[in-house]
Amino acid sequence: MPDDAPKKPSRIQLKNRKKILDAALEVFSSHGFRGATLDQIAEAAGLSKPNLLYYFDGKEDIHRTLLNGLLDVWLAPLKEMDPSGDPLEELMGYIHRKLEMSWEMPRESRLFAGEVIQGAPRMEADLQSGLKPLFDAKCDVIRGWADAGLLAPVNPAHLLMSIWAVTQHYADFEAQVGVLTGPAPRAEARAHVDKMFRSLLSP
Amino acid sequence: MPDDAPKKPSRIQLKNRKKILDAALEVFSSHGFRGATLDQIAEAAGLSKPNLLYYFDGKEDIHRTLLNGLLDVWLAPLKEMDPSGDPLEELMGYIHRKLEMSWEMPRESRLFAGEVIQGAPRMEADLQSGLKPLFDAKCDVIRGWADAGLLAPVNPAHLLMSIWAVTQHYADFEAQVGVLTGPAPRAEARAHVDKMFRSLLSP
DNA sequence: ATTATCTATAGATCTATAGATAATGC
DNA sequence: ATTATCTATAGATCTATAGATAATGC
Repeated sequence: MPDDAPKKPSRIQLKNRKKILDAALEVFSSHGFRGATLDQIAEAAGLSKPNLLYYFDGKEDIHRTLLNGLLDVWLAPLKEMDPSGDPLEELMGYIHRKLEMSWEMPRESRLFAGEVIQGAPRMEADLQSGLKPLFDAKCDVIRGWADAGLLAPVNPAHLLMSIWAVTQHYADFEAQVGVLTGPAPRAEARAHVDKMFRSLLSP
Repeated sequence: MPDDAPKKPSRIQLKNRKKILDAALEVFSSHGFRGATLDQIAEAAGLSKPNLLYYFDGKEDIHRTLLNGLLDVWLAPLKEMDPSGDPLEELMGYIHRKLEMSWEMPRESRLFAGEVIQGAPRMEADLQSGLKPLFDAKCDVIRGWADAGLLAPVNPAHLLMSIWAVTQHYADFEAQVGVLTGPAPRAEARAHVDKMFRSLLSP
C-alpha cells in the first residue's frame, strides 16, 4: 500500500472545508480574487487565518476549489433541458430556471462573472472540459429542433449566450438594476424575458 | 482673486494625465481596481510611480477620474436615439451601435462591468446623476412609442437592460465566448441580435 | 499517534511621501 | 519661479510558515 493512500476525511475536515468555501463564496464574489483577503475569509468562516491554510494550500487553492465545485451546480439547469421534450417549452423552462437561479444565487453568478471578465485565468481549463462539451451537445439539440421546424430558425450558440447574458444580468449588475428600477418586482422581469425569447423562438 | 484660482493646465499636464488614464484603462479593465497596481500603470504609461502621484491624488483618484470621464462616451449611443425618428429603426440602430461598441471598446465595457459587479462602490453617485436621468427619459420615449402602437408592447426599462446585457456580453465575457464559439464571426452575432430584438419589437 | 488550532512573525508587495534635482516658461 | 521628475524609503497590508499546544480517535 502506497504511502500517499488517500485517507477518509474526518467529519471536522468536511465541516471546516465547507465553512471555508461558504465564507470564500461570500468574500470572493463581492471583492474579486485579488480584492479578497484571507483575513476576511477567515473571519467570515470563524476560523483563524493559519487554520484556513491548514485546510487549503493557499488563497488560489480555495478559489479554484470553489469555482470547480460550483460549476456543476451552475450548469445543472442546462443539463435538464430534455431533447425529447417539447422544444419551445424546454427552452422556456430552461430560461425561467436560469432566471430564478440568478435571483437565488447571485453570489455564484458574480463569482463566475468576475472570473470570466478578467479572462478566466483560473478557470479556462474548466470551461474547456466542463462547459464546452455540454454547450456543444445542447447546441446540436437546438439545431435539430430548429431544422425540424419546431422552433423559429435560430443560431443555437448565440441563443444560449443571449439567454445567459439576459438572465445573469439581474444578478451580476444588481447594483445598476437597483439604481435604475428600484427594488424591481421580479414579475415584470419574468414577463419581459418570457416575451423576448418566446417571440424569438416561436415557430 | 482667490489663491486657489484654477490655472490653465500646461501641455505636459494634459498629455501626461491622458497617458496615465490610457494606461489605467488597460490595467484596471484587465485586473480590476484591487488587482491593478500603481507599478503596472506607471510602467504602461512610461512614467515613474511617484510621477503618477504628482498628476493624481492616488490610485482611487485615477480610477474615479477614468470612470467619470468614460461615462459620457459610454452613454453617447443611447443619447443619439431620436424621439422623432422611426421607433423600430431608432431602437435597432441603437442596438447595433451598442454591439459595435462592445467589439471596439471591450476595455471600457469590462471596466464598467467590473465596477458594477462589485456593487459600484466608486460609481454609485455617477450612476444616479449621469445614467438614471437619461435612462428615465429614454424609457418615457419608448413607452410613448409603444403606447402609440408603433412598437409591440414592451417594458421599456427591462428592454434597455436586456439590450445592454446582450450587447455587452460579447465584450465582458469574451474569454468564455472565445472558448465556446472560437474566434466568432461577428456577422453571426449581429444577425442573431438583430433578429432577437426585431422579433420582440415589431408592432 | 494523529488531527486541529493558536500565537508570533518572516517575507513580499503596495500605496504614498520626503526631499533633492532637472527642465521649462516668463 | 514654477513645473516636472527621480531616488529612496516609510508605513501599511497580505500571504504564508514556524513552532508550540490542545483536542481527538484508536
